Amino acid sequence: MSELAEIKDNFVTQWGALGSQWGINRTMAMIHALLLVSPNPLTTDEIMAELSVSRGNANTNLRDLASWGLIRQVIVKGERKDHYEAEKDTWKIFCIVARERKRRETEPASQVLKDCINRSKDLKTAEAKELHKQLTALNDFVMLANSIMEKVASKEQSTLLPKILKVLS
Amino acid sequence: MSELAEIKDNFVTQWGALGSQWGINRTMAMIHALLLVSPNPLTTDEIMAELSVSRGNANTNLRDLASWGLIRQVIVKGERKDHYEAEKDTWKIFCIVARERKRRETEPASQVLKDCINRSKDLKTAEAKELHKQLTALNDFVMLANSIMEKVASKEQSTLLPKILKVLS
DNA sequence: TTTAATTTTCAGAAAATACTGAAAATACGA
DNA sequence: TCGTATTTTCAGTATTTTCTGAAAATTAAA
Repeated sequence: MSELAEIKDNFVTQWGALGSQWGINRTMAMIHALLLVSPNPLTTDEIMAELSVSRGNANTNLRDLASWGLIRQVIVKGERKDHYEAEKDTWKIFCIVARERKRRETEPASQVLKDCINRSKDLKTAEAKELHKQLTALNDFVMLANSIMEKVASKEQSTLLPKILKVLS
Repeated sequence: MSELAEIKDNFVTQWGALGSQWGINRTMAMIHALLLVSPNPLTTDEIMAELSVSRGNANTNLRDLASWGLIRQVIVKGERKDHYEAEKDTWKIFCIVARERKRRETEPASQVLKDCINRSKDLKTAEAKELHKQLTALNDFVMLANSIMEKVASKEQSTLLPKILKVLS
């Protein structure tokens, strides 16, 4: 194996291990890493061979990655099999991940909070009022953080982050 | 069960279910939720009874929550058992979670990237240079996001977020 | 000390999650 | 249309994660 191939392989493997921490499964993280460092689109069979995973596993995770928008199908002339390539623009990757996290993490949390806030708003005891206050504070915060993420992730340009850093110092 | 108790119970249960999405286990999320809405500190036994979990499970997750800084032990005069209470300040909770995520998610990612960047920096082929470029772009971004989070989460005051929101509009 | 209350640990059980492999479905060229 | 290549699905299996319960360790009162 060439030095280059070894480095890539190492990257794919380690990225896969990190995936668990990120709440996405190992195979999904590895496929994403593999396509990120592949100079050309790959077929399901190539991915299966490279990562030693089954067809079912590869197929499922390719569709998931595509549904996130982190990879896309491309047509290769004269070939019948589907080929996949990764979105390589760092800023776009960030926006996709940010939106997905918002959708899967903060929005459901806010939903739960709102529901409890609503149900407690007419209760009169001191303890109920305290609960209402605590949950409202939490939810206001979650929603604020949410709207910041939404705005950041909707920008076309990545020049935004350096500006924010500047505001902070 | 009183209306208030029902609302709390609902909150604890749903928050526990959300925990999975957040990459923390159900019991840990439930204990945190329970202490968040409890007007007074609770003992391990009270938590076990309230959530129907074993002593081992309760103990392990209480220690984990304490090591994050999301809850703390408090002494109740005349009582021998440990009592626990949650940090209720929303901004502090946010800072803790942000730091923990940085530590567990972005820092290891950056480590992997740096390692591969280093190993590829002296290779001369076009493909190797492309790889080096791609990984560097990713890492620069991760580190930038990291330093923003670090700065945000190190502020004492929560008045920062509204300011950021203003900059964005 | 001794004894009893409390906390911690950890082996094994249970539950949740991920993966395989092959059958079914679909797409496409002849 | 038919036959073949390709993709998708999913029941069963393997792996990982979480939880239990009881024994071991610790703490503190008597």
